[in-house]
Amino acid sequence: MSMKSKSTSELKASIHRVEEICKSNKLGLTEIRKQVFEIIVKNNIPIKAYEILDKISNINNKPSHPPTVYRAIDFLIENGFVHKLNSINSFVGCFHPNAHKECYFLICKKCNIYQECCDDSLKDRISKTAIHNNFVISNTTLEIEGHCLDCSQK
Amino acid sequence: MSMKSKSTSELKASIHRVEEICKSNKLGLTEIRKQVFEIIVKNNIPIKAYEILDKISNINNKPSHPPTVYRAIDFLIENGFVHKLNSINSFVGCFHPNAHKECYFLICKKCNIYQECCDDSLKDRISKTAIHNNFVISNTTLEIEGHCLDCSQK
DNA sequence: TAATATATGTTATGTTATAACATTGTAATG
DNA sequence: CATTACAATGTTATAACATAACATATATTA
Ligand SMILES: [Zn+2]
Ligand SMILES: [Zn+2]
Ligand SMILES: [Zn+2]
Ligand SMILES: [Zn+2]
Repeated sequence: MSMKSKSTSELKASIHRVEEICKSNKLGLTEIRKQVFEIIVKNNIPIKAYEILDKISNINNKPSHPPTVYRAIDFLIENGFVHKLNSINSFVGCFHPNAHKECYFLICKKCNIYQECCDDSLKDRISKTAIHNNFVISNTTLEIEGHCLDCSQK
Repeated sequence: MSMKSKSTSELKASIHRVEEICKSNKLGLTEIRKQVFEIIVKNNIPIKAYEILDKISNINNKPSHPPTVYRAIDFLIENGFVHKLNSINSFVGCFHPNAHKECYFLICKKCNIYQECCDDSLKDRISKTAIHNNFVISNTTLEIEGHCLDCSQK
């Protein structure tokens, strides 16, 4: 199972990708937004908003406040750079080549490691379900909780 | 789209079903648990914990407290009678014949109406994804947010 | 009855998220 | 350049969601 933490080069690439996308789309990747993104992607497990808040406060040597963090998160989610895992109120970076919003997640309840997936056939089936119900999708949450190989063997 | 509210007979049937399952499995369906279940299923849109709290307080003519409601909800979820919609912090009753835990939801962001689905091929694909990643599933959250037919036409 | 387990009551607090308004920075317009 | 408009951030306060901890009550069962 490829539930390992990201390499330094993968992190660099993902940060660089976001910078490029923002530049070409004229999105304001401000200092705080960048800091929040880096904190999220450098964490190898899903991170909570108030953990980000603590880290931001430390980095800048002054207390930050919740709205600062939540606004940055909103920006990052809107642009597909970050996903929220609703089942655990946590955030993860999107490591797929061109940031998007339709990822699925396996989340280990024991060690919190996670795996981002992007299964087209799954996406197709969900689309069909929606069409069949005359439903227009704006956002899909597919989170699979359970235990990873390591944790289920212990 | 069958996103209509439940008929009185459907409600009665779902309450009766829960009573029978509890009786045959020796689960303590206490007064409060029953009240909470009825409040949830009689609401035709997903309901929030503190809304349940208000209703319980009114029914019993005395203030209830959050733990009372959350404990009842926990019981109902554990036994597959109720689902939590993580994307909107709300609860819905399970209207499937034999209460279970693997339902999917279409949720209209505008009018809050919802549709409970149970697509086996979707379930299969999710299982395959899990197996492929050596992952043991304990719980799946699949919530599709968007707009229902009525709301997308307006 | 006494012991045990299950469920509920109660108080307090922890956690997650947003409203509202002030301030600052930046870019376009006259 | 000054003015205006807009985007982003700072700040205070509070709303919304959820649980810890411990006391009390109720039901089983030894
Ligand atoms: Zn992604
Ligand atoms: Zn694990
Ligand atoms: Zn169900
Ligand atoms: Zn609707």
